[in-house]
Amino acid sequence: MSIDSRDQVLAILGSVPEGTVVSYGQVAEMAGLGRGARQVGRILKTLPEGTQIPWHRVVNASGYISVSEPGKTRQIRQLGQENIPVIGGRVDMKKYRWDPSENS
DNA sequence: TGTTTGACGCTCC
DNA sequence: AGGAGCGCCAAAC
Repeated sequence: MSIDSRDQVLAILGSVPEGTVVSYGQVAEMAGLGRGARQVGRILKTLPEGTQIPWHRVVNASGYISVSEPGKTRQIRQLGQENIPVIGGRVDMKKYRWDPSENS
């Protein structure tokens, strides 16, 4: 990963509205990483624990939480704080997926 | 340098 | 609707 794409990803995460989620592939696409969805996950994995960055708004394309424990529990809790229900370990993408084309 | 390993995604069935 | 199979991309061995 280049430092540039890493910053790109982090910038994008910062622009994701509260109460919405995005998929790894979506972020990769927006960051100019093409099909580098896995790379996005790798970048997030290297983030420090108490980071300010809203990494919890990122789930896989199916809406499932891709993080393994114990991070998974934290992510679900934080999503809950934003009124995003996580049922059966997954988020309803139909309702909560962020669409950049719809301005708030 | 070749193989394994994922915080992934799409297509088939 | 949900799982299996396969493609992808870097990093870690």
